[in-house]
Amino acid sequence: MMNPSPKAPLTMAQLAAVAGVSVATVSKVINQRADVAQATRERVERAMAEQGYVLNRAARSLRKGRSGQIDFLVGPELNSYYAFEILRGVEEALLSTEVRVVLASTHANREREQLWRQQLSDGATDGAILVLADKHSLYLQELNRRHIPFVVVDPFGELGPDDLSVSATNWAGGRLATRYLLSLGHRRIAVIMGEPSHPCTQDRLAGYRLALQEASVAVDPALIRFADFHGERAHQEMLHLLALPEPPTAVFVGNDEQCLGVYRALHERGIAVPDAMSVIGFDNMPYAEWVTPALTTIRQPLLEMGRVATKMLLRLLDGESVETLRVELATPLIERASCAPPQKHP
Amino acid sequence: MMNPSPKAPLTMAQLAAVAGVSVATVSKVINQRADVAQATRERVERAMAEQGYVLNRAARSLRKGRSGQIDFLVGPELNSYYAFEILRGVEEALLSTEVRVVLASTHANREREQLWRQQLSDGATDGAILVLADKHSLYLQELNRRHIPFVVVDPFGELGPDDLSVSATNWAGGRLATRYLLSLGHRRIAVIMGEPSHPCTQDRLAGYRLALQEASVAVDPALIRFADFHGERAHQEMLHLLALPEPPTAVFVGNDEQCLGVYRALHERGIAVPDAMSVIGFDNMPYAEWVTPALTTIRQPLLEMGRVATKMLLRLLDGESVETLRVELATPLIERASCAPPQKHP
DNA sequence: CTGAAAGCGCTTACAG
DNA sequence: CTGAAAGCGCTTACAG
Repeated sequence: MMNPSPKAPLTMAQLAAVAGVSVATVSKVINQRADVAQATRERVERAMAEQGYVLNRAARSLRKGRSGQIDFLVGPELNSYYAFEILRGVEEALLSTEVRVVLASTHANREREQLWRQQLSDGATDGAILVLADKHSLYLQELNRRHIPFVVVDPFGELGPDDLSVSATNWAGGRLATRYLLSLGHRRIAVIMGEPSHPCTQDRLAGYRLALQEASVAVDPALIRFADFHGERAHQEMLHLLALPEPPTAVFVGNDEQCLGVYRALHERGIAVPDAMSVIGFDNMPYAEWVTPALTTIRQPLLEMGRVATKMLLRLLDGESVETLRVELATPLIERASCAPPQKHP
Repeated sequence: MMNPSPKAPLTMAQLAAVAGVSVATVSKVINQRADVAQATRERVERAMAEQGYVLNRAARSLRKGRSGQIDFLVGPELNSYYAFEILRGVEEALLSTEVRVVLASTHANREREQLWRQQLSDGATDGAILVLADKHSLYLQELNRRHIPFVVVDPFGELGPDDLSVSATNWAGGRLATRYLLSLGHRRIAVIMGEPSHPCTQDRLAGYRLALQEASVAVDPALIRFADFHGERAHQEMLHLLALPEPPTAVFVGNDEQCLGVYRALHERGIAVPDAMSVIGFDNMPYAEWVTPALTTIRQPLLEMGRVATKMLLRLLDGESVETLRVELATPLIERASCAPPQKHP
C-alpha cells in the first residue's frame, strides 16, 4: 500500500495490473508511442512513479536485439590518467542517455583480446570506443566484420577509409609550440618526440617543421630526437642535445612526462629553466602546473575527445549519419614559467 | 559449410541442429552439468568451436536473473590516475571470469546519482565496487536495501558493521614514513596532511604520532598541518612551516601531488632538498620517480586494491563467505632522493 | 485507442 | 542420459 520502492522490482505485468491496463499499453507508454490516450498515458506514468518501476534491461535487450551498452577499449600501454580522462568524457556524453559503458581494456593480453573478440557476438555490445587502435587492430577488424559501429580516439596508425576517429590537433599543436618559442626569439629549437611510430609524433613534428620554415629558420636534423613517452629516454636525449657543439636554446618535448626527464638533465648540467633553456611540453597533465618551474605546455583535450567520440557513436547507433569522419580538437597553449627569451651571449 | 564465424551469431537452437541434439543438451554442456554423456558433450563442444558459437548474454541474463556485470562507481573528486589504476585491478581480477565491469561514476551529480540508484533495479548490476564511499553514500544504502553485494575501496568514512572494504595500510604507512625520517636522524618532523576528514589522513597521522612516541620524540602541534590533496594548499602550508621560529628538518606529506607544492615552496626559499629539508610523500605516482630530486614516497597499491576488492566481490557473488571484512594492503617505502640526514648546525 | 498473442534466446524442472 | 515444454520480462505486429 505505501511501498514506494519495494525490494523486489516489479515486473511490467505487475505494474500493468496496478495501473489497470495491459502490459502492451505500459510498454507503449514507456517507448513513447503515439497510439495511447493521454489519460491512459498519465495513469500509467503515475503508477510507474508511485511504484518506482524500472524496466528490466535483460528483457528489453533480448527483445530489441540491442544491449544499450558500449564497450570502452584502451590499448594496454596507455597511461592511466589519459585513459580515465577520456572515459570521463565518454561518461559525460552518456549522462543524458540510458547507455552504459563497459570497460574492456585488452591488458596487453593476446588471449584476452581473442576472448573479447568472441564475446562481441554475445549481443552485449552495441558499439565501441577504441583508444589507440589502428586498422590492424584485431578487435577493430572484428567490429567491422560484425557491423558494430565504433569510433577511434587518438588512432595509433592508419584507419580504414570509413572509420571514424577523434584526435587532438597534433599538427597545429606542434606548430603552435614552435611558433611560441620562435616568438620569444629562439632560433635553435630542438624537439624530443615520443614514439616515432605514433601518428601524433609525425604530426607534431610536421607542425614544428612548418613553423620553422614559415619563420625562415633552417631545420637542423641534429636537433630532432626521438624517444618514447617516458622520462628516462627523454633524459638521455636531452643530455645528448646538450653535448652538441651548438646546443639548442629551447626544446619542444613530446609530452609532459618526458619534460620531467628533460628537467632532470638540465638540473644535472646546472642549466636553469627558463633562463638558459626553454622547455615546452604536450598534454597538460595535472602536475604540469606544480612542477618547478611550472611547465608551459600544449593542452590535449582528453575529456573532450572522449565526449565527442561518444556523441559520434551515439549518432551512429541511432542510425544517423556523421558529417565529419575525422574530428580534431583544438590544442591550446598553456603559458606558464618554463619558457623565456634566449640568453644574450655574453 | 565453411563458415566458421558467420556475421549473424548462431542461436543455441541452430547450434543444436548442427550438433544433432536438443537445445536442452547444448545448454547443459555449456553450463557444465554432469548429466550429459561424454560422447555427446564432445560432439556439442566440437560444434561450438567449429561454429564459433557464443551464448547470448541478454537471454541468459533474463533467464538466470543475473547479469554477469558489476558496477564500478567512483567518487567524483577522485583523480583520474587513481581511478584507472584501481579499475585496472578490477579488470585483472575479472580476467579469468566472464563478468564485465560497467562504469557508473557519479560525476558529482545529484541527479545522476538518483538515476543510478533507480537503475539498480533494472537487473543489470550483480554487484558493485565503490571507491571513496561511506555508509552515508546514497548508492551504498541502496545496494544494501536491494541486497546487492558490494565492496568499498578506500572508504571515505565509516562503514556499516557488515560492509566489506579494501584500503591501504595508512596507519602503518604513516609510521613507516616517520620511522624512516627518524632513522635518518630527524627530530623535528612536520606533517602536511590531506583532507582532515578523510580516514586515511587520520590513520597516517596516528602512525606518525606513534612513531614519534616510540622514539621518545615529543609531538609538536605546530608541526602538524592540514590541507587538501593538491599542490596549492601544500605550498602554503610549507611556507608556513618555514616561517616557524624553529622550522622542521623534514616533512611527511599527504600525497605526491602535494609534494610538488612543497618542493616549490622550498625552491622559493632557496632550501635544498634533501640537504636542508627531507620530503617524503605518499602514493608513488608515476611522476614521483622523475621529479627532481626523485621523490621518496610510500607506495599505495591501487591496482592491488582494485584486484583484491573484486576477488572479494566475486566470492560474494558466488555465495561464498569472506573471512576478512576489512582488508588492508601493504604500503612499502620507495626510497629515492628526497630524504637525507639533517644538516649539522654550523 | 487497447490488449491478446507470439516470440526474442536461453535454463530448468520434469517425464521418459 | 535426452529432450519437450514452460517461462524469464519485455516488444511488436495485429485484430478488434
